[in-house]
Amino acid sequence: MLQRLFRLPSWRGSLRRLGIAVLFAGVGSGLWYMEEREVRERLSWMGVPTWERLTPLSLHRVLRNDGFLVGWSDVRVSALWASYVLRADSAVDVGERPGFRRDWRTLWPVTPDSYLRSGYDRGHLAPNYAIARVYGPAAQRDTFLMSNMVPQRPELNRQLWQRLEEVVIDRFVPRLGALQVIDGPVFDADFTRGALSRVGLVEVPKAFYKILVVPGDRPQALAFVMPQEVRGDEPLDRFLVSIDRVEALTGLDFFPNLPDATERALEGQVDATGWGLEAVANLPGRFD
DNA sequence: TTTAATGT
Repeated sequence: MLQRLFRLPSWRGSLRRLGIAVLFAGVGSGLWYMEEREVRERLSWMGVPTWERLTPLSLHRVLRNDGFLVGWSDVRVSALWASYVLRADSAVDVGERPGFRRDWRTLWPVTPDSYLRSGYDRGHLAPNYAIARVYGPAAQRDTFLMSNMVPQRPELNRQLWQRLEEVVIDRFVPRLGALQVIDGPVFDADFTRGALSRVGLVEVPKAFYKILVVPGDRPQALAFVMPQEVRGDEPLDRFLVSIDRVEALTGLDFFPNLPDATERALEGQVDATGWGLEAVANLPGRFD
């Protein structure tokens, strides 16, 4: 019976077609994987953030945008990180701010009015101005996707955080040539309490981190953690931390492809020499 | 050249 079935021409034809389909799927996904890896390497120095311990909270997806990547968590209903490279050799004229837009890839209904009358700003992770300046208008539009927004208190978003963004693109990038930046939210260590603190569906962070790295054989790094509750006029260097501290607060492992010895030296200490931070730590904001 | 965002 089986042998007769096996000899049927239509059955063998189906097998052949299946084989061809599997071959195409294999080659196609292989090409997709290579393309994806190439894009990630271009947009994220030494690997996108990963996790040391696997828990439900560590599940996240990488959303690819023009000029930056976002690590999206369907548990937090929030981005966990945004990663981008800023270079001094590209300077595009920056146009008007485009509108905020829903990102359908998040699946969760996070819309431009999700933060309405909540007391929180829609704060950019990958910044509008710097991304637009380096990557142009299409990338600028992508920074206004709701998947790139976090609920931020106005005093932080419009003052302290804005001052940091301005120093990064106007001072550090011209001074150092190129910077790898990763930033994102810090959530309540108590998961239940955090899960209850939401704007719409989006979990409200307790603080935000920003990591800056000058790529190269002897990389230099600077890391900040800024809480929601600030006045806005504090000196930037008051918020310096080590990358190890950011990893402890977020559970993320940054720059996983770094050789262990380099990673230990880069991430274990706070070393601001060479950045000229003191000179810009107290520059006034534009909107206070 | 101009970097944030809300609310009306």
